Amino acid sequence: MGRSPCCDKVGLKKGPWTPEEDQMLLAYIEEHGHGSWRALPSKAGLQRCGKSCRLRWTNYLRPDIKRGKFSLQEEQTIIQLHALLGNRWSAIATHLQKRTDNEIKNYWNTHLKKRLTKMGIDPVTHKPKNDALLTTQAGSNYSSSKSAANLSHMAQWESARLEAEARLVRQSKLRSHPLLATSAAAAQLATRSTSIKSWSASSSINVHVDLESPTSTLSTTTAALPGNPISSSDRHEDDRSPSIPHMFEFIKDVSHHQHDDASDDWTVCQLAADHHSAINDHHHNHIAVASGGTISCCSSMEAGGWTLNNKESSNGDDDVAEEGFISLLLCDSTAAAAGGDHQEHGSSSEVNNNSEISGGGGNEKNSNKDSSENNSGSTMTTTNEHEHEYCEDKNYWNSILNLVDTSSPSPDGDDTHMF
DNA sequence: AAGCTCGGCAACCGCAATATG
DNA sequence: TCATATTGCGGTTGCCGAGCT
Repeated sequence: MGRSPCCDKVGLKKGPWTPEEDQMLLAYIEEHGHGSWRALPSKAGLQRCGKSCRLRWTNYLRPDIKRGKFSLQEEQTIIQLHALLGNRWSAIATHLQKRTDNEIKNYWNTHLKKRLTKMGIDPVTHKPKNDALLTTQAGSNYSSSKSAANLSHMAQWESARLEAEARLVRQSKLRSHPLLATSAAAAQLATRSTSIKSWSASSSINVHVDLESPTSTLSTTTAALPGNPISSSDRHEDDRSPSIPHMFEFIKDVSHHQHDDASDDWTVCQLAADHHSAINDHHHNHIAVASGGTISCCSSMEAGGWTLNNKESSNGDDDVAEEGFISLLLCDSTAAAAGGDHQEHGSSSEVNNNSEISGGGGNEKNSNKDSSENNSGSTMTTTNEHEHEYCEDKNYWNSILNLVDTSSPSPDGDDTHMF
């Protein structure tokens, strides 16, 4: 057994590519396509292994690659997707147009990871550090916490995926048959409820583990609060990490705002929960769960019964569904990023919501940006930058929370997890 | 000006998954 | 079905330039 290493041939060049080599590779691929990567180097006259050529092409020479600074929108998207997917860079890259997995990975490792750490958030679990610490201690070793994080990521992915499927199905129903949409969806729910349980039962994954919240970030239970060193009272001025109580405030206010608005966003986000036909209950559940213990999106799915038949439906449609899912999941933020960087901070409604609940924040996001541009070097700038960053943090959390908000909690508080 | 440190990024390495005969 | 080849992916390394002493 065993494979012959692809790069151990004598005489093959390694290290940085020269412009000449780039040109040769580019010219060959433009004319012939890459075909077999292994055969390519000799055909193109390159003293490189095929693997090296492939990497050079995919990470650097490909014409559809966007290089340069990541926009805030892209950053947000990466963080959101990382919270859902973990270190699946290629999967993340597919939803950031023109960015390579390598570039995203590097950017994560050199910028975003550090930033989250600085904010007091564990970049692996996307939990506040203290909580991660507790988890680790409870789990008694690193591997258990890591596997829990992985499991959490899987659960997050699947839960969000299921919710998105719900939205897609419902949207298509609404389009094709508006009047029958509700009853048809309800009927489908009943059917799917059966299948999801059967999948759950047949699956070897017994997820009775408390997966906590869909985004981990929210999984902090109130049990952690009494001794929480970052309570709002003793929070250091410079500690811009969103404290847990603050995070819960975001949930409440954002939820109510959306409810009052009956906006399209809300409609979309609410789709998966609407068969519970109790929007108010939905909100109350959110609040109650947030203040009373762990949040579970999984329970809602079991109640709702949406399913994609998961791995069993391994046909090409999955990819399509996944694409649509991500678009919905990110609430168009990815699309906005792809369309241009002018809309830098997620949906405007989110920002406005934040402003409303920030207690004096007002339109601090934009005003801060302006002032920091106009008052560079001043004390005011520093303060505004802090507020700005804090606001960004809130946006980050709200983006995460938004994902959670699309998952409807079980009306009966059932904490049985589906996975 | 020279040496040192550190951060960013391109590229490499090795494993896993998939394709092919 | 199995063995091998190929491709994809994620972790890691090492080079290079900027900033600091």
